[in-house]
Amino acid sequence: MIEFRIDRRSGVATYLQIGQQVKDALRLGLLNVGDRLPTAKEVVAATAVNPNTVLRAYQELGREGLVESRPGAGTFVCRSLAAPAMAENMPLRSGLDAWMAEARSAGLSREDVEALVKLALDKGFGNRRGSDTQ
Amino acid sequence: MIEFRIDRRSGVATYLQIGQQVKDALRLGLLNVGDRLPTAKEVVAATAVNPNTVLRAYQELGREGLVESRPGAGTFVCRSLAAPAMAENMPLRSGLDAWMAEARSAGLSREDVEALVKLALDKGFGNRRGSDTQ
Amino acid sequence: MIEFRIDRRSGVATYLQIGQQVKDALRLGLLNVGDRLPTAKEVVAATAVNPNTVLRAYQELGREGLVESRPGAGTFVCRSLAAPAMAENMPLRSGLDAWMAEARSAGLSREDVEALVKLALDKGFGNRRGSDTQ
Amino acid sequence: MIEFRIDRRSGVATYLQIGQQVKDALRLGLLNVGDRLPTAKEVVAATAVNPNTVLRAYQELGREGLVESRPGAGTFVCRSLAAPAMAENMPLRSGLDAWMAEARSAGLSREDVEALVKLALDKGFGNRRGSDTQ
DNA sequence: GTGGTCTAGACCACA
DNA sequence: GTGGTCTAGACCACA
Repeated sequence: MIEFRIDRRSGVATYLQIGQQVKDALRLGLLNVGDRLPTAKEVVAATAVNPNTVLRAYQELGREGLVESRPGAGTFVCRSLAAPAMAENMPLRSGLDAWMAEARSAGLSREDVEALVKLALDKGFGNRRGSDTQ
Repeated sequence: MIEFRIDRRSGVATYLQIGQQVKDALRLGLLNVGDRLPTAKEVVAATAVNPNTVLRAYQELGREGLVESRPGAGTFVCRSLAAPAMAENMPLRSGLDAWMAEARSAGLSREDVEALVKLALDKGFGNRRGSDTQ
Repeated sequence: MIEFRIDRRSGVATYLQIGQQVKDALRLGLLNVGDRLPTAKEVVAATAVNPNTVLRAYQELGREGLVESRPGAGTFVCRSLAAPAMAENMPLRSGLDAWMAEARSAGLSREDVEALVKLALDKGFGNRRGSDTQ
Repeated sequence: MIEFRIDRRSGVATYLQIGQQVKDALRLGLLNVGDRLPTAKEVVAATAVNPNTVLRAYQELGREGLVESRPGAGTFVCRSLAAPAMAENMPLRSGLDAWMAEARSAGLSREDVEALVKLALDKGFGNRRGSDTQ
C-alpha cells in the first residue's frame, strides 16, 4: 500500500503532493491497475492531514481517469502511467543510481544534485513553464 | 543576468520560486559573488509579478546572508553556494546529460524521468519529505 | 429489455440516473405499459451497482405511479409518458437526426452540440434552471 | 458578464454546474479569451452559493488551462473552446431553433425534447459513458 | 480586495 | 464504513 509523505514546508498544497505521489507511483510501476489506494481514514492516521484533503486529491485523480472511487468499497487504480520503457529499464535505472552514488561521493549535497537535475532536464526535455522539479 | 520563470499553476508561492531559482543559480555557478540581481522593476517587466513579491524574495535571501541590498545600486550576491565539487564537475555533469539523452531515446517522458530521479534521490541521499517539522 | 448505463463520474446519484433512463424510455415509447423492468439482480449483473440502489430507483418510480412491483413476478410499467405527438413524430425525429448529421459534418463535437441544444431549449421552452426551489 | 444558474434539484454538484456553464459559454462564444469571470463574491451575491464552491469550479477550469486566476485581480479566460464551425454557424443554429419551435407546437414538453435529443446525440455522435445530456 | 488552501463538521449516496 | 459535496471560517499570498 502506497504511503504518502507530506512536506509541509515545501509550499506545495497537500492535495497536490498526494496526487503527484500517486502519479509517480503509477509511472514507476509501484501502483498498478486494480490496486486500492489507502482510504482517507488510513491516510489521516498516517499523516495527520484532513480527510477532505485526501478526498480532494483522489477526486482530481478520478477526473483524470487514473483512479475510480467506489463508495463503500474504496478508491482503485483504473489506468497505469507506466511507459513501456519504464518496465524494462533496469540498465537506465541502475545507471541513475550509479550516477547518484558518484555525485554523493564527490561531495555534492541533495540540493546540489537537484539543481543539476533541473538544468539537465531543461536541456534534455525542454523547459517546463516554471522550473521547480518538485 | 538571471531570468526568473514563474509557474503560476504550481501552487508554490511566487517569492519562494524566485528564491529557489537564485539558490539554484548560486549552486550551479550561474550567479557568483558580486553579481547583481535584476531589480524588482526589471523582474516585473519580464514576468508580470508584483514588485513587492520580488522584494520579499530578496529580503529572505538577504536574511540568509546570500545577497545584500545596496540602496541606490541594487542587490548583489555576497555569498556563493557553489560546492567545490560543482566547479570541477565536468565529468559528473556530462554524465548526467548523457543519462538524460539515453532516457529520452528510450522513450521516457520528462515526467517519467522526474519520477525516477525522485526515487534515486531518496535512495542516494535519504528522504527529504516526511520530516513534518511543522 | 432496457439496459441502464451508469456514469459514475457525472456526480449524479445512481438511483437518479436509473429513474431518468426509465422515464426517457417511457417518453420515447421504448418502454410501454405492461413491460417488465429488469430485476435488481439483472441490473447488478450488467452494471455492478448495488441491488438496493436499483430498488430505490424503482420505488421512486412506483411512488410516481409509473411502475408497479408484483412480488414474485417483477416490476412492470403501469403508465406511459409517451405524448401523442411522440408516437406519430417520424418527421420531427428524422428532422432532428438530419440536423445532428449536419452539425457533425460541420465539424461540431458532441459537447458543441450539447451547448447549442441547451441554449435552444432555454429559448424554446424557457429556463429550467434558476428556479432554486430548494 | 456570465451569470450562473444553479439547479439544486438536479443532483449535479454546484461546482460542476458552474464549470459546465463556463465551458458552454466558451463553446458558444459568449465568453472569450481575456474576459473576466465574476468574482466568487459576485457569484455569491447572485446565487447564494458558498464562495469556496465557486473557487473550486474556477480552480478546475484553471487546471484544464481554460482560465487563469490572478490573485488580487480576478479570474480570466485564457483559452477558448469555440470551434470554427460554431462561429459561422448561423444556419445550423437557426435550424435548431426552428426544430425546437416545431417540436413545441407539436405538443412536446421540454422533457420529451430532452429525451429525443439524448437519443439523437447517441445516434449521431456515439454513446457517452452514461446517458445524461445534463 | 481577490484568490488558494486547509480544517472541522454536517449530510447524503452507496455497499 | 467509504466516498462526495457543501459550508463556515481561518490564514496566507498577491495586487
